[in-house]
Amino acid sequence: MIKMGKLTDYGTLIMTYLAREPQRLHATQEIAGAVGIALPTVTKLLKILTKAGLLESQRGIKGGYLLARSPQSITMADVIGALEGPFGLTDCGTAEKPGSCKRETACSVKANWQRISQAVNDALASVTLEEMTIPTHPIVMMRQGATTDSNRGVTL
Amino acid sequence: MIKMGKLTDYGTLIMTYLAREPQRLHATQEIAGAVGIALPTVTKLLKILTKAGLLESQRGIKGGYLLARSPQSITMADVIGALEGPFGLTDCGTAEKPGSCKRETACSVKANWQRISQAVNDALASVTLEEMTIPTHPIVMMRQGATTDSNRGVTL
DNA sequence: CAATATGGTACTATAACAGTCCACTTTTGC
DNA sequence: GCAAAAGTGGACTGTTATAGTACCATATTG
Repeated sequence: MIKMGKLTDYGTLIMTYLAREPQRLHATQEIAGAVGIALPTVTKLLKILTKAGLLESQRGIKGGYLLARSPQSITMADVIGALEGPFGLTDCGTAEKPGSCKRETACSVKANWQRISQAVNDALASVTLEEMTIPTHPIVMMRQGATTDSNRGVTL
Repeated sequence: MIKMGKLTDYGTLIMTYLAREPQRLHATQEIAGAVGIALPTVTKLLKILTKAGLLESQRGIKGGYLLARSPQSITMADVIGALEGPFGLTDCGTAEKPGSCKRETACSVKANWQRISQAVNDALASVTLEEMTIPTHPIVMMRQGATTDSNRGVTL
């Protein structure tokens, strides 16, 4: 299946937790207890997120982590990008392999894939951490293409 | 990274190739040669796609494969679903694990994830095989949410 | 300087994936 | 009928990615 790794899922939990009190410093132990994930795993994730620039850290005995930016300005694309690398559905989109795309048939497909990947990426980029802290909220996606029904609303 | 398996990528190539001549019967060897993928791999994929109901097969010496439905009625979500199983970004969305969601914090996140997954799924379902055969075509996604800019058009 | 927290790195077991192969069944045509 | 060609089903293996953990270094507080 197309799915994120568990670590990414954990990462979103952590980020969302931190987004509830963006100004306070949170120690790793506190976070681990709050989200219910083993401490070594939380430690690992916090390091990655910090290195990606999404978190800022304070070392020393009173240290901890907090969001580097406001919850409104951090998106799901940021979090996923930090934990899973650049988003791209196909190998073709991320790294060019001249040998694999032999036919012109494949190339039209490739171009469309890149567009689809872009759409997914934009969808993820349109959801902020702040929104993740709110239980539910409506999102509507509309698409106007060359297909039969010109406008199609999808409640998200 | 979040990416599809190679087999899924190959699968879309095959399906797109078949969509160019939906009425004709295509032998495995012909398909393998056309898309430039090794024959055993193509064989495997065709089996899976047939079992999923996306293709119909004709056995015997003049046998082959063709689309079970029209290219307009087969979407990327169908193809990906057949090759990668049901789409779901998180484990939480696909299978309930009561133990992992301990806090109410996690539950709000979970609900939002399901919505995001739904959005991605809908995005994939809105692209048909027929469209994949066309080199490029415009898709516009618009989102009206609780964020700063109310309407945001993303050219896809 | 001692206690506590983050920083960086390396390691291992597990699982998923890609790719291949073989034995079987069905259809066509001689 | 029988042989050739094409799909059907299942199993098997090497490779790769992931999850989870452990260890030691560094920084800060009091």
